[in-house]
Amino acid sequence: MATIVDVAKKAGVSVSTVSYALSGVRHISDETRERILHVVEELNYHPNLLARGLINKRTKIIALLYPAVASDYLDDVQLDFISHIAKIATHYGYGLLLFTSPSGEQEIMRFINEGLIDGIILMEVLRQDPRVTLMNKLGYPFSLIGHTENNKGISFVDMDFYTALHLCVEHLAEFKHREIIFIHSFVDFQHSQHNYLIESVRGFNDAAGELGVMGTISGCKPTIQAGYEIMKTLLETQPGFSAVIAGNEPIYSGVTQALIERGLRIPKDFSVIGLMSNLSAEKYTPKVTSLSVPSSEMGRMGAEFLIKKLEGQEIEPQQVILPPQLTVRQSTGRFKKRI
Amino acid sequence: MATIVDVAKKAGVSVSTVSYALSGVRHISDETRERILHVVEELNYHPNLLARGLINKRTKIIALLYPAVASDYLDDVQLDFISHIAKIATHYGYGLLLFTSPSGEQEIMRFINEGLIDGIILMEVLRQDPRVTLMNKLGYPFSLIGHTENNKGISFVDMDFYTALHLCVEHLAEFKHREIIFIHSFVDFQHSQHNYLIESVRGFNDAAGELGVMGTISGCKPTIQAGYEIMKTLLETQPGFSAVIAGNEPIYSGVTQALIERGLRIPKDFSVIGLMSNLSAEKYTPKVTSLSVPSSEMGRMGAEFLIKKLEGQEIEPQQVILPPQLTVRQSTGRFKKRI
DNA sequence: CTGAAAGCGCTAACAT
DNA sequence: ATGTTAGCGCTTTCAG
Repeated sequence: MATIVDVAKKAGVSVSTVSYALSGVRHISDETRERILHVVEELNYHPNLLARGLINKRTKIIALLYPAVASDYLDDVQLDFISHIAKIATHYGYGLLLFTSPSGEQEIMRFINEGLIDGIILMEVLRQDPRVTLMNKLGYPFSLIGHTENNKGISFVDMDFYTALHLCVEHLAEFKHREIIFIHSFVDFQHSQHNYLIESVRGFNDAAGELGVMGTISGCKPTIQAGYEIMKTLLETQPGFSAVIAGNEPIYSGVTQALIERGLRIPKDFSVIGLMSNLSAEKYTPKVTSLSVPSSEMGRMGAEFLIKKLEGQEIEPQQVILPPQLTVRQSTGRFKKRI
Repeated sequence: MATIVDVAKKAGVSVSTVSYALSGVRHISDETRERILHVVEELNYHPNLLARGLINKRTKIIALLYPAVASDYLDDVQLDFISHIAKIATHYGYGLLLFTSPSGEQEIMRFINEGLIDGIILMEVLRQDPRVTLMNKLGYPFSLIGHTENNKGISFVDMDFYTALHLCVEHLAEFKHREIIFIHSFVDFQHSQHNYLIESVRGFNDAAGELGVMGTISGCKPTIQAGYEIMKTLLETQPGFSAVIAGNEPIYSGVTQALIERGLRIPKDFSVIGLMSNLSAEKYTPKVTSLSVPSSEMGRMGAEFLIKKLEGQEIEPQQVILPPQLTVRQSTGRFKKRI
């Protein structure tokens, strides 16, 4: 591993000259610069990022703290965020450090103080998130995918979940469904502080109220099995409903399985909207009418907001709430009375 | 950001004492250690990883170079690798740096020389992989998910794809299918150097030969659309076949869509085996008879092999080829002549 | 236009 | 049992 000293010696100049030749901060005569560059090539020299970081206090590494989900795996949407963030980071010359985060404030403190990370992207943000409070207090650069209750000075991207669920209900109401169930992916809604859940529920309830639809809210673990079981129960206990909004992909899958088991066809007998990625939605037969989080957009923006902040390009916080998009495919149709 | 000097001052000791108290390399009297630890807590001190790394030449960061796939997104299996690797890394106190790799040798050289990364995990390994050759030459720590032609001294995990495809054909042959098509996820099989593809094809062909089954090999891009189109064409041009092995999830999805469009039912009229994760397989209706790469196992091992090497716990290279597992679900059944 | 040297925060060898 | 200090590889003042 060649060092700057090696290069300097071989090129017959001082280390500072090498440094300047590479950074361009100071003017170096064409001749010596050429010579230096040549040696750099020859020795395959790359500046040591640790040494450099120790001085600049910049490492060109950002971290993504992603949720350690209950179900032990990440769902399609979260994975989509991650791969897009990675892509953007790489594109801007940043490394992306991945951390499963049970990360409370302690962990965050550690990351920051260890000096390795220039900034943090946070997912699964809570309404009142202690991590956000902390980073704000410390003035540490970060951006959010999602948002909190008070977002002053914070850069974030999110989707408008209120409108999202509103749209779903509207769509089903147009098809004359009068009894709709929203199965979200949280077992314990009461205590959930996830902004998007709260907004979703609010949108669902408001829309139901406005459109005179009977809306019921339910929730279960984000697994196929859980979706299947809750749907089975609901079919027995609540005979009147004809449409479901499934909170994520596994739940959608479980729901359809319960329906098929009962001999109920989608979309003939039953309508289902899935909250999942467009890609996932296309995989099913029938293709799923889906409310898809624009995960690539959100991943990209989340990363760019942070990076721009780090590069000093944006002083104003960027705040974007993307409009939801309901893509009508084949899993929803006109209401038909259940036999 | 408190430094070791701050701690030393406040505790009334020298910096080395602080360092030793924290590392435990040298014995420090209980009393002073207590005092130091207390100050550490108080100042929220965390050793600067850059400074430390500059000395040890160890950063506790490993990198995963994952493929920049043709289709712009990662499939379920790859994503599974990544999330499990991240989990294991975190578990062992390592950070995982993610890089989309068009990364040729140049890029690899850079990462290594920048001194930031302790070791590398490589995915999508080719039979003769220049990156592997390079890292071997440099003696740089790495592990593979997949393997090359010559694996002397290399740690890797892989699955036995030869047996995998053999099993698939066996299963279909037991159901009396006499004409089987394997649609893999490569457009240009001839020039592919991916070991697992070559092994898969060999296993498929051998099994077909042994069992007296007519086996055809086809390939397309790993997208739903491509799977759909190729299947549609095949159904027209090759009237005799009754079973398909789909190379990955999107292809499976496309294949089923083409079948349904033709009024062909799975598994009654047609059998399909999918190469996809068990999780994905469970999502479909009917549930997919799948040959699933044990991605969690492989991710875990890939990460552990590297980390153990880094910790000096394993001098011998670890080489594991996991046995494939065919899980029979509902997408395969007895042969029935197509009308 | 170029060199010498201080210092980033830490560890470890060399002191006492 | 603890303190002093060189030095990891680099950037950046300070000096010519």
